[in-house]
Amino acid sequence: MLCFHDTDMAKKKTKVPDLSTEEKIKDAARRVFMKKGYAAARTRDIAEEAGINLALLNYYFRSKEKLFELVMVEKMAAFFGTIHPILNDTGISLEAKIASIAEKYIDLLSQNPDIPLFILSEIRMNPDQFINKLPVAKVLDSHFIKQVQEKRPDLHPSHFLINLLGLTVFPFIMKPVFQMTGMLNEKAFHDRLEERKVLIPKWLNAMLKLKP
Amino acid sequence: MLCFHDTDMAKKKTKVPDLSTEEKIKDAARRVFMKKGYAAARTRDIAEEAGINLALLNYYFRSKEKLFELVMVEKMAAFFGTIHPILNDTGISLEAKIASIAEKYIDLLSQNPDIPLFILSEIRMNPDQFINKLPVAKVLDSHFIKQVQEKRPDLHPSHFLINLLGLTVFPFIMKPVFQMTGMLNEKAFHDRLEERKVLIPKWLNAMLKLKP
DNA sequence: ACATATTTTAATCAAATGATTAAAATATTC
DNA sequence: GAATATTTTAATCATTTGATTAAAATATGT
Repeated sequence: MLCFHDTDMAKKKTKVPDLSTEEKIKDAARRVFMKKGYAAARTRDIAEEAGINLALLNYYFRSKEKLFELVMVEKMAAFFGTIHPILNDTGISLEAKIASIAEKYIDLLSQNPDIPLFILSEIRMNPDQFINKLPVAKVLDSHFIKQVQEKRPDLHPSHFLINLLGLTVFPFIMKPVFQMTGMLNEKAFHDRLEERKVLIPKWLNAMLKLKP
Repeated sequence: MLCFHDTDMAKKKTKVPDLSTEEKIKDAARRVFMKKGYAAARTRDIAEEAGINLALLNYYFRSKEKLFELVMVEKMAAFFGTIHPILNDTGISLEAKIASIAEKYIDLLSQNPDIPLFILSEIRMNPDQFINKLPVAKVLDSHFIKQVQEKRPDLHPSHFLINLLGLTVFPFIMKPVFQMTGMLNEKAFHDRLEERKVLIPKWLNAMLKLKP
């Protein structure tokens, strides 16, 4: 008889689930969903990529949507989770926050360059699914915002948040264009990114100083 | 007997094609494709949105893919066509180019806020389809790049192109997040955009001056 | 080794979806 | 107004696709 196992009752018995089927499917799902997006990804693609039968996918994860949510939650945690604690760290200066975000974010996205386009375009195409799932409330009144307001009360603080994220994330948004046109090859791209870890903090601080 | 009309042999006879069926379908296709992306858009959605029969869509445009290409070419022309002539205008200063792009691009994208995410995520999900269709070759050795190189030979000129586009386009990339979280409502968003038309040129020039 | 639980498979279903066909409706020309 | 061309429709196909079922294979506990 069929029996769907819960993630709750995990790993009883002596058997080690040795990066087994469940994780193989999740891995495959990560790759296929990230490459094609939810709509274009077929469960058969994922099954084949994982080297397993199609029924197994539904046995372990009930549905395409459930499996997708797992991947999406993971990616969103990486995307938003990286900046959140830094923005709210009351122990460091504004300059330190900026430098830290630029460096951490570039490192994270270098490993997973299409996280931003993946998340943002899924949100755009299906906004309803993400209501109450975006942890951006804490960003509005973050310590970062307070520090910016103190330094530049004449401008809306969101400008500087957008600028910091834009300068950091936008290269990855444009990466497909760079790659396809040969405008920047892989090595050149990463060289620019390393340069930007140092440059972005300088640029941001210059913007913060620049009085009207 | 069926007879597919070519766009070539357009408008013979006295009949004015008065924004008729063909354009109604194209309009609907623009809306549906832009909202859902290629994979999630169903031809039935488009037909319904256009208020016509499904068969009519295939009668006029042969296939979903052909219809999509039409829309995509249009959007890409808007997205890339706006910057291209400005970047290559040998008659104006670097500062003027920057100001012009910031203003024109913000105006264009204000009208069509999800062009960037639409185009860039379709490219990412299906790069093959866009090979040789990205007119970015002319950007590499544009007049803009030459002007930047002259002013800042110490840094790779692509940095400043990315910065200009990033500061301008990134707010639109993040718009779905802003809207859903109430971080910036529609009015606040547009207020910030108007401010950025003035601010971005100042910021860019500050970056160009900032020596290491 | 036996009984039981878990994992995997092959076969199949039902719905969705892109596309086609043949005929009806409408316009255009002479 | 008949003849011809164009536009539109309803019905239907063939494939794709997410999901299920029942049975086989494998592991696990005693």
